[in-house]
Amino acid sequence: METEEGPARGDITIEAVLAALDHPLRLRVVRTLAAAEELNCQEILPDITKSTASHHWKVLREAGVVEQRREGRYLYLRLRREDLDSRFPGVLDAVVRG
Amino acid sequence: METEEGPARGDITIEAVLAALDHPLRLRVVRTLAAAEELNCQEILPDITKSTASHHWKVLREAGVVEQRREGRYLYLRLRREDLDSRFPGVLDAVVRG
DNA sequence: TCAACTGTTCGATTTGATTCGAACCGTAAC
DNA sequence: GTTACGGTTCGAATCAAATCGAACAGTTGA
Repeated sequence: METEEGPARGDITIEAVLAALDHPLRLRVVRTLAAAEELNCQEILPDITKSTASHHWKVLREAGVVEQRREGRYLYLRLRREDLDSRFPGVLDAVVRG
Repeated sequence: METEEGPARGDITIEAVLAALDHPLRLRVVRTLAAAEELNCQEILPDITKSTASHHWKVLREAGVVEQRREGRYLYLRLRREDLDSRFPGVLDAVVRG
């Protein structure tokens, strides 16, 4: 049931993470998820066009920042907190804290 | 003698730091500086055009990632390691380690 | 089956960053 | 003085990312 399309923990690169986080919308996604564990796509970026939002999910997924779980027609996103913390300790906290 | 044109420690934002680090050349600068304390501009990016290099110094400076010291006509760059570590612990280490 | 809903993909446009050469400024050496 | 050097600034060109609408695929419920 885990629709895991992103890199394995060991394959997450700091370059991809930095690139993923260097965008206001994606930063907002990460901060929203950090406060809420797991959320549906539309709950995260309700004001953003579907295609644009989908583009950002992809960037975050491929960078290894988020993982997704599909439940029917809904998609739930969740931070890969453990993976990120173990691989780049402090980075996620710094980003969320601001 | 400190030609400090960047933000004060408390004014360094994670957004600016992420944007500064999201570039291959600037990442290379940070990693080079991390291994060498203080370096002249041309020692860091000898193969890059002056104007391009200068552009990247500016981005790194304004983000608060590096500080500079002018000695005659030479400019020496140095990581603001203490400032970054105190403000965003773990981030610089993660970036340098890769 | 059919309509409604969630999210993806495609293609085109727009936007912003990067890049470079040329001119420039300040310093150093002669 | 002048010439050489290190770095900045300016403007234009280039290139990559973001954005959007439209068409699409899969799921749900009537």
